[in-house]
Amino acid sequence: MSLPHAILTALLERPSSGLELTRRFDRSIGYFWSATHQQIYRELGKLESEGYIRTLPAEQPARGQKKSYEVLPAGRAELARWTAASQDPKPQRDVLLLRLRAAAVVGTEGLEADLRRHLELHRRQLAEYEEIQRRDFPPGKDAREDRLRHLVLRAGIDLETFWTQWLSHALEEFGELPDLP
Amino acid sequence: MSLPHAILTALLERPSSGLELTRRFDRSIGYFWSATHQQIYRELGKLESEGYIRTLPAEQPARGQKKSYEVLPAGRAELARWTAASQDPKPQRDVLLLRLRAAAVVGTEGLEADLRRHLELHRRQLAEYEEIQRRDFPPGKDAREDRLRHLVLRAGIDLETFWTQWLSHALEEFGELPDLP
DNA sequence: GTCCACATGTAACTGGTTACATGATTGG
DNA sequence: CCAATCATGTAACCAGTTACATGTGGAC
Repeated sequence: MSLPHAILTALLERPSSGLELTRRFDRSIGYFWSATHQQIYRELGKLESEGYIRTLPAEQPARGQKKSYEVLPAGRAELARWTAASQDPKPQRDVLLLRLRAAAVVGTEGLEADLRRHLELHRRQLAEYEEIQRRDFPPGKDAREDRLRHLVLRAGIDLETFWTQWLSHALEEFGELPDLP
Repeated sequence: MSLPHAILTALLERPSSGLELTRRFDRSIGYFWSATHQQIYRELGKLESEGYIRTLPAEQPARGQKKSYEVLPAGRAELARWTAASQDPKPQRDVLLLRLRAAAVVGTEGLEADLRRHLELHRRQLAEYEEIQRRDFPPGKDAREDRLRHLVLRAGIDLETFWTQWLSHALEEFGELPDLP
């Protein structure tokens, strides 16, 4: 039950149409909560019928016509409630780790190339985050309310740092590891 | 499409019944791929009908009777294929980071307590992983084929380390942060 | 007037979750 | 023999994914 709240957050930051939201979910918000345009349109419909958001005045008809939404007080209240509510972390699921465990049983044949590819992807993501940090959070600054956003960004940076290091380490092992079974 | 492969891996490590698998998915494998018993039974049925696994001889009828499975050659081949196949990392989804971003808009009221709780959970998980490391991978050892398993465990340890550090850091910020909006 | 990009949407499917049902075995 | 536990399963639901459909407006 997080997509509606991701959308409410995005709309509070700035009222948008479905497609604008989709684009923002491909960048900033999407870095830790991704969504496709189909999900977003579906959810916008639900949020509207529940009275959490409404289309901005200057209402247009349907298809092909841009339609922007803003958050209503009930929507903001719901988001605040959700943010504060206790939630258990949901169980991990990581395909790469699973594949490594499988490789311990059926052999590492062919796995190395994909590890290299993942390493490259994580390096690129890390560079992107660091670029954002340079741009939006220069050393001295960090006004009170930017702190939380910087904190989130740092989580992204640290996670990507972890993956690049771990993958490098894994590839070293592979170098010495004569292909078993 | 990872659950069937998680099950094949588990069954190759040791032939098991559905409930035994469920228990193993609550521990070792479940540390990076969780599954409930309903998922597992459903998937065992599919895997059997596809010819990847079979019930061990000494076949019993259905309900209430234990039924153990082993992997057939076709199953092993499929697992090897899947392990080597290139797969894109799937887009991140992290509720806690999302909540922090929401808090930047609607205020941090009530969030701190849950961050503390998460910190405690991650500390506990980290301790558990470190215990496993002490037990199963004492410094000198690490036979050739244990290396991959140790690598996976270290990913778990490093990830939990990241979370405990990041959460500690976040809580420090909260200390200084007079509740905004 | 036709093509392309923009914009909104529908439908079918897959995988995971929650709630519940039912039989077998064992300890008291 | 009864309750608890072990063990296997069904059904309904929900969220996310993939493929496709349809309308609008501007460039050529």
